[in-house]
Amino acid sequence: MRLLIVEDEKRLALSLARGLTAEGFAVDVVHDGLEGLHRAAEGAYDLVVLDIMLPGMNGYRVCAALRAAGHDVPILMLTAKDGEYDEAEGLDTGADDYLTKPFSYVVLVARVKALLRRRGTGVGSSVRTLGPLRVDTGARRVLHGETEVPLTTKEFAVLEQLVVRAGEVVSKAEILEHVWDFAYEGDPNIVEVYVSTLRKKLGAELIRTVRGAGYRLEAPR
Amino acid sequence: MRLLIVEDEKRLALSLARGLTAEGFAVDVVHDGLEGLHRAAEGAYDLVVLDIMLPGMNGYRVCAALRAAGHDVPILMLTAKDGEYDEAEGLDTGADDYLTKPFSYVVLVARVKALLRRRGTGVGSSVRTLGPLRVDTGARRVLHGETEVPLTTKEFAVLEQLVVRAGEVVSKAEILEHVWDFAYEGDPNIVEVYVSTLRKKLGAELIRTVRGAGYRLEAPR
DNA sequence: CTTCCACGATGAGCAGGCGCATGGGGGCCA
DNA sequence: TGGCCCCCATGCGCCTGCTCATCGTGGAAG
Repeated sequence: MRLLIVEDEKRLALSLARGLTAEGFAVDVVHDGLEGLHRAAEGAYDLVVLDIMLPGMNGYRVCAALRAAGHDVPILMLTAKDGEYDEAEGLDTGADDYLTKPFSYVVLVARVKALLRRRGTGVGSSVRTLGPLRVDTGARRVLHGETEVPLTTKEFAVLEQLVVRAGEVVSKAEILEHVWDFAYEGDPNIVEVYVSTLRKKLGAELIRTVRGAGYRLEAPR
Repeated sequence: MRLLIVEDEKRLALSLARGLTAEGFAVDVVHDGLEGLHRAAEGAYDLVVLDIMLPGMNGYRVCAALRAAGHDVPILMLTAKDGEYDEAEGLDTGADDYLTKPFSYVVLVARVKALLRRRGTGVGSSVRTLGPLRVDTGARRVLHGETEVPLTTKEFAVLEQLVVRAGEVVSKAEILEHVWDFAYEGDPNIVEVYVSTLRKKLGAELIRTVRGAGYRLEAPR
């Protein structure tokens, strides 16, 4: 389950991302409205958390532009209380829900889950079966045959990326971008490390290395 | 999936071409605006990456000219940050998206893919069938009949060039430019070497030599 | 028809890089 | 404070990419 957070207050963005990641979501963060629009328009997210006051392009316009372009991704708007912006306006532009700052963290999580549930992309209901593997994205559980395989958060996130694009080659850069922060400037070796542990836990033949290109999760034919 | 990069900074152009090639795109590079216009007008590209500051003819005019001539190829503009040129102007002339220098490489790739996806020319699902051969760009996979043929990155890139222009004669110089770098200064014999290994893996009759001109991938009739 | 030459094909070999495994340190949570 | 997870560093092995040398072959000229 992939979330995009568009929020320029770095501290807030960071804590939201942390919390939601801990909840088992794959979270990307951008700090600029226009950038947010572009990322969301790629269509790879299940939900967008969108602040209104943003540099580059404000949240209303981002939201309106997304809807105009035909994207129906659920949008949860974050509005400041100071009255300059109006909640109704947010809903008019096509947001699905809004939250007034300051809000409690549990409320946010609840709203996010509620929106996802409302969409039928049920939080607990996306189960993919790939050969001997069953991946339950909502419950963050993985079954290999009959036995459950315990995975850490990061391990699961990496696996989720591969599962979502099963059969395609996913580059290490893309995995880094999705699982870690897209602005992550670390050693791509991390990805190799996690792939390694995944193979150890799930069997070596599931994840194929495509040298010079990335990894590919074998889809059963 | 064929891209044209119009960018006069040779170093930047080179690194972009490298990366995008590694992503599985067939990339051409030109360093001059007018030249870029001509190539793009030929209509053989799926997307154009267009710098604004260019010798010969600036990016706005190239873009405008293309649109005026009725071409709707997606255009991704590269703008310098110095403020002399305006982002809005770029979008006004008919560009589909823009990116402000300096940009990270992953962002560029994401935008390129997003644009292509938006156009419906699915990035991950371009499968071409040529007689007994099936080439899947997204999965970086080649099937010869029922069996999968493992190819290295370079082998795949050379094959892709030939596949994209199946039935046509492709010169060695062109293959060099596409698969290697524009300014590659090595032994042209490399191409022969790779054609040789491809023949070994895929069967000798698939790639015909046209003496003095290049190679031609036999298209099924 | 023969001969010669230039272009192309192919195999061997080398160097560098990519991917993998492993161990250790640091931080967060119980 | 202890344990687990995450990240980083290092070393190693194999594969890939490329060069070079040799052999094959097509085509034109005599």
